[in-house]
Amino acid sequence: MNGKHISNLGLKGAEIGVALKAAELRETAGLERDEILNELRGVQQRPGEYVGGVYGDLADMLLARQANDELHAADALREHALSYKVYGGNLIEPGALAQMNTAMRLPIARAGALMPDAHVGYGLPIGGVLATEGAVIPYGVGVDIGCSMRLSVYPLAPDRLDSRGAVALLQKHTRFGAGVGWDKRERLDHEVLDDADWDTLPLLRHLYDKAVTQLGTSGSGNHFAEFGTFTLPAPMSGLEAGTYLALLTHSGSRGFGAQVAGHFTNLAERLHPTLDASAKKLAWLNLDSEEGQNYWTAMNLAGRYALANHEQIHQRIARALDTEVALEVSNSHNLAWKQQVDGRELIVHRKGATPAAAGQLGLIPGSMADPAYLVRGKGEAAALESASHGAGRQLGRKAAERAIAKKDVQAYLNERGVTLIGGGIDEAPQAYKRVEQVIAAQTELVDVLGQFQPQVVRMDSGSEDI
DNA sequence: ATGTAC
Repeated sequence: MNGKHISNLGLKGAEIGVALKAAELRETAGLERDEILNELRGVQQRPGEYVGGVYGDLADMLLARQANDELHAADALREHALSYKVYGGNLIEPGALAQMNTAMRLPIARAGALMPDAHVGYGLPIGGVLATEGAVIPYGVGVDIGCSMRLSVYPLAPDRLDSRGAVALLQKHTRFGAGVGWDKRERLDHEVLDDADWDTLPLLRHLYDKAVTQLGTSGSGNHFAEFGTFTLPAPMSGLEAGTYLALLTHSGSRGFGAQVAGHFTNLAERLHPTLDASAKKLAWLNLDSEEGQNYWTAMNLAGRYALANHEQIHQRIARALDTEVALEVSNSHNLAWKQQVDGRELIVHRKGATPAAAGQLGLIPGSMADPAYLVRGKGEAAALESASHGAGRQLGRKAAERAIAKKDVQAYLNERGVTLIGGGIDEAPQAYKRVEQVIAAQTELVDVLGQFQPQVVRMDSGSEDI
């Protein structure tokens, strides 16, 4: 009996030595080689029956291998990506397509689409829409869970607020910057803080105080609050065609949502240790598991919290302007929804994609100095009833800081009469795709109803000022 | 995007 006999049985690596040791014991006990090889075949076929006996060590190893193989098989990527529709493919970098292809190879993937603002992100690309069955991917939603838009159109002429007044209102009623919250005596209240779901998980209870401090704030990166002129070419919802003063905000779930995302994506990665490296950040949680249910609860709470942030800003500014709101639109664009797709319930992840069911209103911003669009969804099935969430980056943050000159940004702002508070080169209009092209690439997905031109914009100050 | 740590 030697190692060759044993490896011929299909045993591998350390299993061979352990099998050989057991075989020697059986030889000592007087068994022939063929008898021992038969016993070894038995161990291979039914390792569970040999635990604790003379073949116990080998049985343990085989059981471990079996478990690992099963885990691996459940996580194995499809050989070929499921097909999916790409909108505005000429506007999309290859890296984003590669990420979407990987997502469409996941065993839980059922359908997907890529929006024309797509660019590379962690896991699913920004602008990616992915439908899965029975599972949710924390990084299919993204770090900023519930990131969303809100527009208030006031029944006021745009010149009712000059830029000095607009700056003063934004300074008073908004807060920007990573880690930033209100001072103790400035804190706001909202019914979302009374939500029973805060008490369902230790993680949520732990994040509650941070959420209280940051309610009604806007964070950093591409988040903004801006006054501008909203132009409605045809009447809608009781509002006459015309040009109005309006407020547009982009904000998310702040530190609360970011920590929820971090916690659950780590958990998902640990639960899928054998997932291919290319799909590591696409690790998922089964919705019938406790972890999956917990994420679903936390994600939806973060979604409601993000909308509450907008609501606070808009409510306070309307009050300060002493005006009614003639038209109010809002939508989340980083979230997962249960949605009927071809007659079955799937989990549709939109990571930087606007829900665009038939008749559904949404907001697609361009950049700090480019127009934002009020759109109405067409319910396009091939796009899983979605549209882009913005213009999308054409330059990464660092590339933008290298490539774009301050004076060019200033000229761009001046040409459009935009006043900027804060802002960084990494958010310069030149770092973004031309929103007109991005809108033109999704005529199958949405109709454009109105257009907003920013005039006084507040953002976090970037690492390179403008 | 967040505000700290594979």
